[in-house]
Amino acid sequence: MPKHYDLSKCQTVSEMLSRIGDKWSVLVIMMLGDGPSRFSDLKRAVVGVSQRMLTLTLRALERDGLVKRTVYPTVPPRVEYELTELGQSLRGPIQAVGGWVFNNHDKIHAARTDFDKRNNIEHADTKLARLG
Amino acid sequence: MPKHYDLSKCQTVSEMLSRIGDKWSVLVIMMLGDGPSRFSDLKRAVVGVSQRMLTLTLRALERDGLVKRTVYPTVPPRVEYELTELGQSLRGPIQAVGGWVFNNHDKIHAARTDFDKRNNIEHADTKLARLG
DNA sequence: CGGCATCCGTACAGATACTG
DNA sequence: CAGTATCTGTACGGATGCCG
Repeated sequence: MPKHYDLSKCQTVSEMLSRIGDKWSVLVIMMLGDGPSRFSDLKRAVVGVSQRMLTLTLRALERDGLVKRTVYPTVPPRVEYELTELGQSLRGPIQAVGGWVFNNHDKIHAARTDFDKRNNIEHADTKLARLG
Repeated sequence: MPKHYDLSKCQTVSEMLSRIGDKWSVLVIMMLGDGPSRFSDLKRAVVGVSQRMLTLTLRALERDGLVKRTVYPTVPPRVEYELTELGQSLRGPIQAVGGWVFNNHDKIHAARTDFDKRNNIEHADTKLARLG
């Protein structure tokens, strides 16, 4: 492993994290991890997602080759989404981060609370000083 | 490992991915991985980041307990940033995703090119290029 | 059922100028 | 040197309505 990190690599990683780190991609990938799912089922499963955002998310994942979209020309139309092999292979790394978040959630929450407390106090001081 | 994924867990993971998946956090974490660094050094190292975004990124990382900020009351002022233990522990999972991105970058790129070709749609990249 | 088009408010990101 | 403050454009995300 190199001691020095190639900027372009890091940027690619960062870009991909931004891509799948959006509001819904991870949830969708996890939901699809169990198997193929229809649009409506996904919409129900991913609580809070709007139709538009689910569509955009699925399109982006499909574009990246992580999700396969299959249209059955029936009446009414039936569209199924499933992870590709590439998409499946991403579940591992995501779960690595997921495990980290799960294991350290308390620390993060504590750090945030602590930071906000200190920051609010500072803010109040500044405000008071300015008003005085 | 459970077969069924808890929605709240997934949302937490997704939220954290959004947090660190922004434009600069991963780059900063990687840069700080080698050791403490001053603000100016970071700004130079993370090419393209504005002073404001670097400040905001560092504040967010500090708030999450991933980065420690140390002020040396000298003249001129000297501020050093370094990863906390928590921040260090995140490097592994990030590199898991990073490795995946690195190993599959070609596939992703190919999938995108193929998708764009099939759909003949103007995407952000194309549009930007056209707008010059 | 699945999904595109449109409108609209917000949150984010950059540039610039100023401060201790 | 290491920020903060402010202005401004853009991109995101939600709600709604229409279509095959």
